[in-house]
Amino acid sequence: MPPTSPAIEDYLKTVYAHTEWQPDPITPKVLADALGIAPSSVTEMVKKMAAAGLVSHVPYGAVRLTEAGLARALAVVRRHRLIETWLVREMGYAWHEVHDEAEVLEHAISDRLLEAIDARLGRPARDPHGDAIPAADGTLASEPWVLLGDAPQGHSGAVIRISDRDPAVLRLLHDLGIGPGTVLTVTDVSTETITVQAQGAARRLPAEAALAIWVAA
Amino acid sequence: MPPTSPAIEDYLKTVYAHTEWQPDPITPKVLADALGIAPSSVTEMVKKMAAAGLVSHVPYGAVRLTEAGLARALAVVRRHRLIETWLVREMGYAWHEVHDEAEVLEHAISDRLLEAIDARLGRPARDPHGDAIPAADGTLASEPWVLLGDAPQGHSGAVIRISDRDPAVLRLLHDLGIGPGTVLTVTDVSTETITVQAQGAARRLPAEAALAIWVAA
DNA sequence: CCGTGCCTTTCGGCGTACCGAAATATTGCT
DNA sequence: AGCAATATTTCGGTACGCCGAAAGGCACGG
Repeated sequence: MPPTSPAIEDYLKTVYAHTEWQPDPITPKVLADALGIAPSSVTEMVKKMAAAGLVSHVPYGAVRLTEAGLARALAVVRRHRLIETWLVREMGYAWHEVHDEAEVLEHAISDRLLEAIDARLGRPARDPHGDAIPAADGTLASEPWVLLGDAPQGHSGAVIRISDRDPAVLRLLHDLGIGPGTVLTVTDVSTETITVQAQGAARRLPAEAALAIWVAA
Repeated sequence: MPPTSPAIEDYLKTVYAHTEWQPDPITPKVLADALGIAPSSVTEMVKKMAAAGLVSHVPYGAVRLTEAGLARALAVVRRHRLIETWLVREMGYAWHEVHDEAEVLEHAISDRLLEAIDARLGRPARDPHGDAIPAADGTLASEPWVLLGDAPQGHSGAVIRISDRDPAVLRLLHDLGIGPGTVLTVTDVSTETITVQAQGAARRLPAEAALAIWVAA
């Protein structure tokens, strides 16, 4: 019976989310910024979580999920994304409205209710933004992908996923009609922007946007 | 902007619930027992709530909701009962399974989501047990009623509401096919039991059950 | 190779909400 | 009225999760 709490779940989720977009492990500072809390609080909590076997951490080093921590993190992410999907599909929320609500509900919903929601939604593999929803056993939908920002000229593939980190990027892509499923072809790459062919039109995207998009490899 | 917290909401809800079945105000001891916490904790919290203007309380006296406290309590009760109704009507819960889930969710759901649930359910006036659901403006469905235990011989009326305090009573009534809407006629009253005519059959109910049922006056 | 600046940790402290033990008030009974 | 049982409050203490200030470590540029 490993110990847990809403606060610990938030740490786990944040550490995990970092690994989804970033290859190197998260540092305490980045973790503190992402959670909106003071670095000293992170030191303390990370120590507690390391003692509980959820993360590994050496002083002045980065924070990594252990196997147990990863399992927990996936469970939290599953909750979060299922709730978001449910809010959008059944409760009339727009995508950008769901985050705060899910943030709270993910700590409040029982396994029983989560299962009922999952069943109602038909056990979706991805949420409305293309983020993979871990299954109850921790397995994840995964297709080969590349960051649009890393794709070579000529590369073509459907959008799999869009980061919801930056609302401005979200709005831009929404306005351009680019969402999960949209097929993009990279026509030109420069330092600042990347140009793609999308639904017959050429679109110039800033680097921030290109780094927020996964396309099929 | 009066201060609040899940703990305070639980106190408010419990004080309010007491007044629904009991004419005299709740004492700290009863409050402590209902909340499952130590009396000393109640003293402390009640003092805080009195300072916040949510309850009135003189040392060694009972606890009463102020107008502000009542408004808050009704809001919490509204959340709780709407969530219970939703769990039963849409999420496949049986009545006796909803309480714990609602207990947690009532502190987690936003006004926005509550409104969506209320709308989906068609703005119900009572939950599956007949408990009145306060409207968003604090108004309550109310029909004249008497406790079955107080009803005179010959009294007849539909069951409006059944207390969910005692699961044994709940089960008994369920087994007898008595629920909200069932028309009862009191045929005999004694100290220990009350006999009613329900759907053509005579039923003898223990006093605990008779005190858990509201019937139309 | 050393110092400056950023990162991380340590330390003392705070607010919330709870507890048990002990002191005090109230109430009911004779 | 007096006393015992019960209710309530006071008091010191705990766990959690956060903070800011200050101390300590680290890494890069000159």
